[in-house]
Amino acid sequence: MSTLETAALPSRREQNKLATRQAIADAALAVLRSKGVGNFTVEDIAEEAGVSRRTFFNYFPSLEAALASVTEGFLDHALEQFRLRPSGEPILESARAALMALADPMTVSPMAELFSLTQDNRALARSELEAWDHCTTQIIDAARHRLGPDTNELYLRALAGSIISCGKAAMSVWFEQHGPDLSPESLANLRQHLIDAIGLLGSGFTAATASHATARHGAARHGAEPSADTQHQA
Amino acid sequence: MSTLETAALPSRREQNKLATRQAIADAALAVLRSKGVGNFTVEDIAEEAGVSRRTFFNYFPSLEAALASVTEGFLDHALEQFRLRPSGEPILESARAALMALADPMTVSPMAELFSLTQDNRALARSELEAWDHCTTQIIDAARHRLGPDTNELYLRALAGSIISCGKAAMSVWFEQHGPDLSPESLANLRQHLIDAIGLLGSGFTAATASHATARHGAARHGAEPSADTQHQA
DNA sequence: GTGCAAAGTTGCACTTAGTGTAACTAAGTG
DNA sequence: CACTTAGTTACACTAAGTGCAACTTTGCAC
Repeated sequence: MSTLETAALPSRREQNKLATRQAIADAALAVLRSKGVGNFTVEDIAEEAGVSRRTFFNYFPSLEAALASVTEGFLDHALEQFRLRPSGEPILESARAALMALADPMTVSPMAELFSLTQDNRALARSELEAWDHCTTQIIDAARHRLGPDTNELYLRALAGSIISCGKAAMSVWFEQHGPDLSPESLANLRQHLIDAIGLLGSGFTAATASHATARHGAARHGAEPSADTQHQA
Repeated sequence: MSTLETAALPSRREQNKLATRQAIADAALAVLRSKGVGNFTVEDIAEEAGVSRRTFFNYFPSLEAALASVTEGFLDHALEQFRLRPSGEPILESARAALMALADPMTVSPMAELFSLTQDNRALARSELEAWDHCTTQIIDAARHRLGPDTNELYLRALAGSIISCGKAAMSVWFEQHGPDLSPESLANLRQHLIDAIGLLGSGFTAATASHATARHGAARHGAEPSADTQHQA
């Protein structure tokens, strides 16, 4: 039981590190919740997590990074789904399927809270951006792995960036409409936004261009084809 | 000549402020150039610009922000072009035209230098992201203004985000291929990348999906249709 | 168990970021 | 010129982030 099966039981030390890391991230969210954005320091978080200030910095390079780990966990979940999709599947279909994982209550819950607590903050928004950007590069790697190492680089980057942009757009519109409401109806709406956004991407945002435009006037004019249960006008 | 014509002559004070701001931004780039990323402080920049440390912070909230102002100027240039496009034009065509402005030597030059100096840096990359994100919201506003105030919000955000992603993708691929080379050939290649990226977006990244795929095997497989003068394989 | 080495935590000292404030200087006005 | 207003600067202070050395825990050997 010593050096074998390393994957299954990550050896006490690994477990502890993971636990500490999680404790700090949780503490960060808890302190943010209780004191409000901008009204606390790293020291407050460290105290809440039961570690020293120095240890905090052993795990996260900054206060924002600790909070961004929430976003990272959220996005990693989708990424995992993406990697599990069959290789033959059209890539936008894989993206759509992966994004569906985000509409799970347990997954989206911390993210929704973070959204509601940091809504209009500067430094925090920066770290959020970093997390989404990191996810973009992960998608690029995953897509390159799937499509072959000599896939056109511009294609990979533009595609991955656009997918992430669509995910961000769907999340932000959803949050503006529903706030931190995690009811089944609300989540269904998030799901629909994600589907719609990827749909727009797949059809090339065919607003007034003839190619894919449907006969429906409204859809052709706005370039969007919101589903029936999507409320119009944000 | 006192209170009238405010737009033409921004009154000595305004001029001075603008000059100071520019001096600080220039100094930031100069110090970055000479000392290398991470090896200098705000004090160094202030000294180079001939102002006090405190004055630096009166103009920029952080060291990164001063450098990001380079990126902002770069993107503002494209934004301006975008706003000048005729309202009736398909929006992706406007985007394409606006992005063309970026391939101008004078415009891209500071940006290319910044790219080469900050290539693999953490904090700087964050501020870069912020600048691109800010540009995204500007595009959203501009697009909403053009398409009408009741345009589907998801459509606006997904579209703007994707356009920016394509611009970023083209810039990064171009820079990786050419480095800070601003020769006409290099710039032509940047232009072509921008066109290709927007083309991909307009065609919905039709990789293996049947809808838009051309008969050409390579293009269909890679999902990209790189133009003749675009070198393949990044 | 005991002993030992590697990994992790902490306290301490230090540099730098960023901000509030009040004194000072230059620009605009009559 | 006197007077107001905007901008600059010095100073002091809090908090971020890092290097280092002492200390504690864990993993592994016997």
